[in-house]
Amino acid sequence: MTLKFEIIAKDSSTKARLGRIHTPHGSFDTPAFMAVGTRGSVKGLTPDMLHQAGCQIILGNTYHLMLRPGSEVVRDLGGLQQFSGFNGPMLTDSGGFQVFSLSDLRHFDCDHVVFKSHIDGSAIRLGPVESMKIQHELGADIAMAFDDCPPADCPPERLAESMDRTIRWAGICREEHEKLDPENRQALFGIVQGGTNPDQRLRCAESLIAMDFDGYALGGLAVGEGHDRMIATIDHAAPLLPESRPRYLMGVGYPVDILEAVKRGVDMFDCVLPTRNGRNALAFTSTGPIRLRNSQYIRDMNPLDASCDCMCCRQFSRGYLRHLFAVGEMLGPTLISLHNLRFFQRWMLDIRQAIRDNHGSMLVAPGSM
RNA sequence: UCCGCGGUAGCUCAAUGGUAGAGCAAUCGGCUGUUAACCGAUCGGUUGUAGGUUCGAAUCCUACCCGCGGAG
Repeated sequence: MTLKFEIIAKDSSTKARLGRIHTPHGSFDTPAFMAVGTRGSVKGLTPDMLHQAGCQIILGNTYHLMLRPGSEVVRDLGGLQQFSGFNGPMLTDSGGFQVFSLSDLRHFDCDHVVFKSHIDGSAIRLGPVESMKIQHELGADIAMAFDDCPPADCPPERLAESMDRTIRWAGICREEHEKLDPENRQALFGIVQGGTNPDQRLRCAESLIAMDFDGYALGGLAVGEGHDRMIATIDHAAPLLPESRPRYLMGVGYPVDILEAVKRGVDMFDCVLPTRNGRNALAFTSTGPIRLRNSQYIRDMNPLDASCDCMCCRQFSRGYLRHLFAVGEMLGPTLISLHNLRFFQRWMLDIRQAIRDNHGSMLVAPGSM
């Protein structure tokens, strides 16, 4: 076992737990928020900035990196950490979500998905075997099983079919991972699907637990089902997963979503929200979102968030930040991405402190978001 | 002074006799395992001015105003 999950404290009034995960490239605290570095880069930010923001672990993506530069190139350049210059734990997503989100012109072919590359239109054939090989070459600390992510409100028959596929693929991933990685340097997480259907979630969770993964993810949420149904699904599904293994809610989310999931026993999160919204001029702050394009900030000399300790808030006025977006200067997206990541990491610090203090139920998401 | 070209949204320009449009700018909104420094909405016009021809004119005619180029 190359990944060690240490539970340090539990909150008595919720299911929240405080922990630490140890990997070959270092450790990170849980509950954890992972910045998304799809193509081997968290857009606009250097590894130094990521460390400044408090990011302990970041993501890469199988699909994007297999297209460019190719997993063999990443391997030959020393693996994802050395390639990207991020000195810390990393996780690669399996490409399952891209199959879902790039769903135009795709079809299933035995245990593969065939779809068109968004770059040159060429046919891409991806399945659990390929995903495991690619993720092994990328060499992140944690690899994810290749899953089939059904859309929100998937009809019952199609959902059941999708679950069969996810479960079967998880088994193939488990076997391939063992074969490819005899020294077991990478951890492998399984992904529980099932939409908002409790029976399917249960069936998928039980099947994957029997395969003994290093951690378990909840996938297929925040895909349009709505906040309440998402929380209800987490409420049901998270406790199905083994206490001793990390639980990862994929693709989530807003600070309030993270809080509600932590209270239900989730340990890891990732989301593009801080970086994508940061590039698009939306800053998360302790008093609510600030849309920096808005004209009301033209002459605003206040810092973005007086309670924030990031470089952006210590040195620049809202008026200047607005100016950067108004004229399209690349520093704008960089600074707000940095700020938003710092905001999310400070939120995770607050969450972890509350669990340590056994005050988990008292937490309120900052800025009502 | 003459000749030519032009004047349409804040800017750059479409529309050649038949419902004046686009891009950018401006204003606002959206973004949840990144096809996204992206996407969407809104705002925006007495078509240089004044006449005329026509059922109908940004479009054709006349005069004038302004700009650019050329000639002298």
